[in-house]
Amino acid sequence: MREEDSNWFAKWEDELPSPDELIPLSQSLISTDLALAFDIRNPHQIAAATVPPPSQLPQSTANSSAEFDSADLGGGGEGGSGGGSGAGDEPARTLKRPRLVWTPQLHKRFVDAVAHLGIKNAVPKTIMQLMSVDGLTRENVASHLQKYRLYLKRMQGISSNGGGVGGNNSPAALAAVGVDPAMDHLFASSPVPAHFLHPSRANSDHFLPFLPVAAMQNHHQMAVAGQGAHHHQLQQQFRHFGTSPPNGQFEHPFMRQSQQQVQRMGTPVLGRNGSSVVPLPYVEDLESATATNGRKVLTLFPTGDD
DNA sequence: ACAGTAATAT
DNA sequence: TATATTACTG
Repeated sequence: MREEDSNWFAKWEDELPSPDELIPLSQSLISTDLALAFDIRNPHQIAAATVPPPSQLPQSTANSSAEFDSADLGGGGEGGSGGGSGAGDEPARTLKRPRLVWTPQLHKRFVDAVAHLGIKNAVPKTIMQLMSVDGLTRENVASHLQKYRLYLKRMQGISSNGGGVGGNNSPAALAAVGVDPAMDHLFASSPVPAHFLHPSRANSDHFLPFLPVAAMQNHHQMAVAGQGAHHHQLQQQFRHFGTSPPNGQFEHPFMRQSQQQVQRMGTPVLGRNGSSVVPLPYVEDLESATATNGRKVLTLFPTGDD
């Protein structure tokens, strides 16, 4: 019936921002709530567009211009005791940043960072710096690291018990020995460097098969999942921010660093132990999220390549 | 101020 | 379920 149904894609595509205009979803530069406060409510020129998932989403039927409620990110409750409306003050306080989705790509980068640092120096802050994924917080990394370490411990136990493991851990092999099935799928998606399993020798840096910085032309984006409504409407949404935050620190998405490290890729960053930390170059693009649950997934698309 | 851990919350 | 948050210790 509606022609719109047939050319919604064209329209949508037309309005896509160019890569240069793309601004990372996350707001690592500003204190989280501050950041959210600003750009989230910037209905000025950019409203998020609802994007019916290309191939999936059996949902069907008319999802007219419904768009998601304004809630999305700010989902929580503002509330407001009276104030709120003012705009400007500090609604930020209660805003939550969306949950990070650890895609295999993102996890790989995490593993690479840990491998590069060596177990000894692989602490959340440093890992975060090395990864240089915008919007990634220390707590994101800390939480992930905690789980990952548990995973490694299980792996160690198995390897000492079950037999030879030496950098050869296929998911199947792990499943065979009975590695616990929780998030191991994610963790098994990237090979565990051998020295992770050997407590004996710590080390400093290792050679890694990274490509030259020249090869990193890709955006990296984070995938986040909204935790607001728990409808089982599987929806993918496209969101970007049209203007720079008050701090005006945003540059190209892939160039973005944290505020404290105002320099370009490849320039060393001072670590806390005095060692310099140079962000890892990007080899493969970080992929957009796979919406597994019935959750909404906000995602930024990497390129207009295709 | 940060790191680590376990427990708990969403 | 996966991730976030909290409470606590070092």
